[in-house]
Amino acid sequence: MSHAPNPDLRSPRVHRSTLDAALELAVRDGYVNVTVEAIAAAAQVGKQTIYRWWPNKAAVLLEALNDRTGPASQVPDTGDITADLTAALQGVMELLSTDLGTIWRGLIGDAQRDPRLAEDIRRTFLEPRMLYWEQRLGSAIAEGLLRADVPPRTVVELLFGPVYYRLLLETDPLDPEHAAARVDYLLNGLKA
Amino acid sequence: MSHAPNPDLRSPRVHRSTLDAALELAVRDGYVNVTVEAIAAAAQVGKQTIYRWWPNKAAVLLEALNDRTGPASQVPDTGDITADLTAALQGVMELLSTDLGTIWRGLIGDAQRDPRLAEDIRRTFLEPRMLYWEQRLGSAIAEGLLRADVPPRTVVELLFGPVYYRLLLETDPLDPEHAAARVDYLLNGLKA
Amino acid sequence: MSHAPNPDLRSPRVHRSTLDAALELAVRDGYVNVTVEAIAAAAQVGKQTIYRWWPNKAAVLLEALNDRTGPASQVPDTGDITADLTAALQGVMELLSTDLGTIWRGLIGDAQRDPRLAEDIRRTFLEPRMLYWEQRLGSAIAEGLLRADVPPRTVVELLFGPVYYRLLLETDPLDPEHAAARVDYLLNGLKA
Amino acid sequence: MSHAPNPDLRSPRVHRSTLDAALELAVRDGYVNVTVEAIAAAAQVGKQTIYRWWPNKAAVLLEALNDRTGPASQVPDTGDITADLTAALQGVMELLSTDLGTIWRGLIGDAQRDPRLAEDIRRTFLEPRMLYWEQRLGSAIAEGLLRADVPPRTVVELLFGPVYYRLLLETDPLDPEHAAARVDYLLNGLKA
DNA sequence: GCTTAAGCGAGACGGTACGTCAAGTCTTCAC
DNA sequence: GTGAAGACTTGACGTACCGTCTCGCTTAAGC
Repeated sequence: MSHAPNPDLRSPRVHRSTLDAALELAVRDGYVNVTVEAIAAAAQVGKQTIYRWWPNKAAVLLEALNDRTGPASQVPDTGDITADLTAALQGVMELLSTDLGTIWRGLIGDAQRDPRLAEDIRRTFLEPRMLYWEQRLGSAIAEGLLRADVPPRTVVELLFGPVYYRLLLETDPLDPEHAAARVDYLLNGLKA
Repeated sequence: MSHAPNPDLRSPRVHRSTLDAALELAVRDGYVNVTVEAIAAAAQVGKQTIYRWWPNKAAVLLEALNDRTGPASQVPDTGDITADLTAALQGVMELLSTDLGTIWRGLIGDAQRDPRLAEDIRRTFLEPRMLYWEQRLGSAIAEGLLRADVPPRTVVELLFGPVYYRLLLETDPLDPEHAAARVDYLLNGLKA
Repeated sequence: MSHAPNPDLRSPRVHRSTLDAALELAVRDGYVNVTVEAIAAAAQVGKQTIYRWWPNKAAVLLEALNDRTGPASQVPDTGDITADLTAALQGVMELLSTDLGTIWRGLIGDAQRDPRLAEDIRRTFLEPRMLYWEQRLGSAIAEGLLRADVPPRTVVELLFGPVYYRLLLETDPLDPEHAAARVDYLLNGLKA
Repeated sequence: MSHAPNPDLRSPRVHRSTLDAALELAVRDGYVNVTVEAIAAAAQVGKQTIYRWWPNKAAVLLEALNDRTGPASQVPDTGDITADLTAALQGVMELLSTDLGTIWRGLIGDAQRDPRLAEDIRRTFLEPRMLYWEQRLGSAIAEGLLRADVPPRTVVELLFGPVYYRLLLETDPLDPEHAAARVDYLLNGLKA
């Protein structure tokens, strides 16, 4: 019965204030304690209005996070794949060390029970970033700088997998200062 | 004021049937759809009885999973670190490809909102396994087989991080058949 | 600050199609399930336009009902008060036995929570009809046909009260065929 | 999915405090402004608990009203049908002139949109009272005191119909002081 | 004929209450 | 005192409809 709303008529004020309020609340109270109702109240927005544009609080926060973080690859291509990889790794670790990292944990946590959210996370966040590095790594392989038999996607996973491991399992704190060493291990191998 | 229950008086029947029912329900209905109420009903056990011995459904399932999976390191020490690492990696990937992997995802998901659960996961599951491999890797370093400047824990993360990345973010399906290649990349480096 | 709209500029098309759509929807879906939104959609009219001319759906339906039913006293004055009373009573019962009776129930139901609606119902519907019969009864009293000590208004209530009792409380279905008997009881008394 | 609760295990405290709180709120804020949530809060009771035992606020208030009003026929049988009818009529009018009358209006109003409520009103309130007077009137007829061709139920409607007419349509305030006159009109007829 | 002020269709908006769900606690009874 | 059964409080959920608002559009009146 509920018609799809017309995006052209969407109120920019509502859009903005919802994203802002959601993020602020999540930072202040923690991802778990945020409710759609609280976002609505804080954003001076009707609850139904939020549900008109987002399926749940996770979707709001994902968009808020993407909105805040900006598009993928903030790291310039200097031509030096090692340096750029290090910069990217360090950047991600630093980002995930902030309040936003905590929210990100919550989102990924919720994604374990909500396939649509998981899909949105991949589509709007992970894939663009993975794709960029796959391409960079592909170029490096083409230039003969890296082993040709290693799938770029695997390298990306070796790079970022451990970061998410620490983020989500909290076995150790994230250590942006060791980003360079990690890249070194990866590129040069572990054998003595 | 709820007294701590006396573990000596704990009914083994209740303990067993609760774990079994929880696992069965989680496999059948999915982690999300399991409720303590359903476990209690399926196990022919009072809801309060479950809450007497576990804080929530996640704790029940964590114990059920540990109970089913058995203790860490099912992989024998053959002396060949490369082969053993490969076997371990492949074993984990295979395990996480089953129904249990789905439950495991749910648990880690919930752990993002429940620090106590996160702690229990680390203590009862992750740390024993990480510790075992840290020791094996330490020995390998001592034997001069691996670079001495690489912390064993980092190696463990490089090994299992990507697995959890795929498990939790579902960017690609787990591929136990490529375990050997992954270990190879890691030990031999990616440089051409 | 919403200006009072200018009735001269009111679109007759809107007026008509709103009343018609409202009545049609109420008959089809039942009074309860009619919403202003649905009326607007069915009448091809903006929701705001309805709210410009009526305070709520009840007001629309009250006017629609009055519009359909026509002015009070469809019963000609034959000079025979008993016969005319019977005809009137029977007419009301028959009217209230139709779909319009159901809508009428809904309106009176809503009037219990909306004093303004109650007032409108009295003013536009009940009072004109009561007034007419009070006058007829007054004449009959003046002619010495009826007891002089009985207030005409009380007679009207004795006549129509039981009808509304059945309509609203549904203890029994309306029985237009017994209208004559009812008038008889009333005029001749119940004593043996 | 939701099991029917077991009435034997129903908490008397909850039952009582819910009815009391509902009535108090309805008197204080008016029937319309009562919400299930407010009743729950005022009664120190979970909202879910109210929904476990009653379908909606109307059902709560109906029971509360019945609980307060007590069983049908507070009027003793003196043997004098005229006097007893007068007493009953006056009693009802007085009752409906109080705050409870306002609540009663709200309930009957809601019953216009909720057939189940209407049925409950008839079953728990109206029918017992109507039945009592039908029997009394039946006896009077048997004794030859009243016309034998008038159905007792019709007499009851002639008696109470006008009361509900005034209650629900508010054409005039209830006038308990004229109860005797009304009975007189009815029993003795209106013809001069 | 051009301006302008209204009514109008459409539909997004803030808000209130709804009825539902699961969580975790408390109570009762049987053993 | 353990355990089964289940009623309880709590809090968030997502929905429905209300009545208001904002946006262009059309339409009639007045210059």
